[in-house]
Amino acid sequence: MMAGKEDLGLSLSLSVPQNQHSLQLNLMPSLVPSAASSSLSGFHPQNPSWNVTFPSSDPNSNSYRAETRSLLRGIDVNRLPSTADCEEEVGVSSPNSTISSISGKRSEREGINGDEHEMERASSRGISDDEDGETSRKKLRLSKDQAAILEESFKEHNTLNPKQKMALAKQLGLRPRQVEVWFQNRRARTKLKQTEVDCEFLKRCCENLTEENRRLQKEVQELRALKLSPQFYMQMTPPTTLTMCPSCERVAAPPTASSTVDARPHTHIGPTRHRTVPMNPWAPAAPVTRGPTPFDAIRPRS
DNA sequence: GGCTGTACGCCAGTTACTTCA
DNA sequence: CATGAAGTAACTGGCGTACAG
Repeated sequence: MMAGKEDLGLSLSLSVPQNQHSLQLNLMPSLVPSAASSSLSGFHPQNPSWNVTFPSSDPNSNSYRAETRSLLRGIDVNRLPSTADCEEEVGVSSPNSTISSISGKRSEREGINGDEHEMERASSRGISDDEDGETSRKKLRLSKDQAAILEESFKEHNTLNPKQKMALAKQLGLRPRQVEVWFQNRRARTKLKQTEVDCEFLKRCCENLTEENRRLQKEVQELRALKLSPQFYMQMTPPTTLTMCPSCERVAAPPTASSTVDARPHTHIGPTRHRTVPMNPWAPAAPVTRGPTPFDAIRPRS
């Protein structure tokens, strides 16, 4: 059972556009186990479809969308970025050299592809491959506009089919391989962020469990001390004034009792009305909700 | 229908480069 | 100005899947 949205102190809305799965990660200590498991098991390594709400630039926010739209309006996406544009956007960053990207499996596949070969030649800001020698790997810094468009596209679908990839590459004046790499890196970044969030979440869970364990150990010690003490039985309230419900183990006191035990009318319809609820290890360190024990009435208050 | 080779996409890990404090 | 850290584009190798022969 998921925690309600109003219960979330810090929630991550993880919307997955492709299959419309939605996942929320609650970082509050008061997490129920199912919420924890859903947040952690919902991630599939082969389909890391998380959309993490980042504090700096939330791709899901309206402001971000508006900003991106304005950026989209601001540039002519059908125009190949010129070298001058590159200089303007990225200062003295190096022009895009494609020589070093012709390597490995990818180039084996894409290097011989006709369309993509065209894109290779048409894009890359008119810089020839061998401008910087054969071994250097010059890195292109994508312009803000390009990054914004890629981000917007990623927001819609975090993977691209070949058609989308080609269209986007053409739109941005990049090679399809660059678009593909950008999406791969973007997915990796998203996953990394999510991993960090999950790690933080597990850390909190661990802290809560430690605290709960400490509390229970203390309670056990108190109970043992009381059991060994001969005065324990002397201090016990006579059974005529305190009765315990065998079903829910709650102590019922007469209406006149001024003690802290539950004085409300306590009637059960059937013997199975109450059932034992396991302790929630994901709950906060605060005492779990349960009926008072007989020891609660006699335990010294701290 | 099962097997094999090929193409392709994705991922984790890494490298190389840029930017910034 | 030099430098280290952080960010990120690009590369590499491995794995899974689809498909044709």
